[in-house]
Amino acid sequence: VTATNCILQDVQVHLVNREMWHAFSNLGTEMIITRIGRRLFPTLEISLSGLDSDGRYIIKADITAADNHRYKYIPASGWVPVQNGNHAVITSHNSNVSFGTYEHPDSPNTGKFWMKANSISFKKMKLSNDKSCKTKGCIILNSMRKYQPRIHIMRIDAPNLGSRIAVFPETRFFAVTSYQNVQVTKLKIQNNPFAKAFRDSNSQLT
Amino acid sequence: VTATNCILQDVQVHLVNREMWHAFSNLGTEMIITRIGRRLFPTLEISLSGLDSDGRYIIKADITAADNHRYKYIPASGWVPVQNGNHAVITSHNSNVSFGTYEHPDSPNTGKFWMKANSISFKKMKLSNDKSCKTKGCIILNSMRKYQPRIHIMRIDAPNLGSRIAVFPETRFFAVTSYQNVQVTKLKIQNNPFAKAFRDSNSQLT
DNA sequence: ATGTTTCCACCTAGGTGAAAACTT
DNA sequence: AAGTTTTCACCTAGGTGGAAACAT
Repeated sequence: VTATNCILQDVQVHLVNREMWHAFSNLGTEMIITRIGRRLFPTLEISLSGLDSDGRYIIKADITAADNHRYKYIPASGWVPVQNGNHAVITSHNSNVSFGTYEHPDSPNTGKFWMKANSISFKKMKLSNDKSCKTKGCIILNSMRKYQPRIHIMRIDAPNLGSRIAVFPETRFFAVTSYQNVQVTKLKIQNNPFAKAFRDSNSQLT
Repeated sequence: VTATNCILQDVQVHLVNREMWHAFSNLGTEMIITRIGRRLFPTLEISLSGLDSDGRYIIKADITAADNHRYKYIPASGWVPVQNGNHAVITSHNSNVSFGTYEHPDSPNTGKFWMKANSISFKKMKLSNDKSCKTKGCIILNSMRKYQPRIHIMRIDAPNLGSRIAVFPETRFFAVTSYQNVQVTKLKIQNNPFAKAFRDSNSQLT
């Protein structure tokens, strides 16, 4: 095992639906968390290159704290950290601590399999605020905090072949129990097929 | 590795919905095969015991020929082998040759995981008659032939730990492109939730 | 004649945000 | 006041057998 293998140096991770994420990120992305678990929208969708065709890999997503603040949403100002007197409240939320992991259901699989996919979708991944939530693929978060998803590529066809973590800043989001920014709600309705019922016929996208 | 391990001697495989299969088997079970793939009904549903809690296992289903005949359905007689003059036509269909394998989507997993499940369901497994069918989990069969599903339990946490094959004769079925025996159709409609639209309100089950 | 393919109405299953009720 | 939970109409997504068209 060489140092090169240990970090999977040649592996490239691409965020397929980067433009969609970017549109939400500009507004401050919000994701609903519920007792039974709710999907993310947009979905995490990646593609991979630079894997060893014959190697075996597990692909996972996890979610870390983006910072250690608690936030509130003020319509005129947007998302601002909660202040206690003159300084921001620092909580025990540490970045690099994972709040839960979702293994892609096609894992484990060969490098060839992962690379030939146009899109590796984490659409069944769900978010909850209930610690006792047993829904499959559910990650437990706290409301009114900011989170950062990550993608893990782990080679497993021999011990200690290493892994790689990819972080896309445009996928950061606030966990909420109901939407705060009405612009976010509108963008969800316009783009999520399951929210089609709420689309205003005057402002339909082609 | 002992001889005992090699055949996973203590492993018990139980057909959870045996009664449903039996009801169909009495009539001569038929399964529709289509270009895009069609689920089996009843679904293969098993439970397992006698696994090593800490071992890792792959659970698969596959389908073999039940015999080497071609069949036709005669309403007055039922399913009879096609005759050529006075003797049955013998084809190249050999039992013990698998026509396709469907790996349970939770594979691989621990003995503990598999044993704690009340029902390990192969409901996403599909049957097709189109060799070029790329639908995930699709097994290619020939129409008007008799088939025998099998369950495979393979231990994989070390090389050559062996495997076990379980065969339930009540799960034998005829592959068809449209139902032949109207009694089979009726039993499907009464028991498959997706066929509820065709239930006669006079003969509903409670 | 016999078997196959395509299309369809009618279901199951489950993912949306809205709104009202609830909690603290 | 601020945030959470529940319920709901309205969608997407996809599994049924029937019937008509098609193939050989």
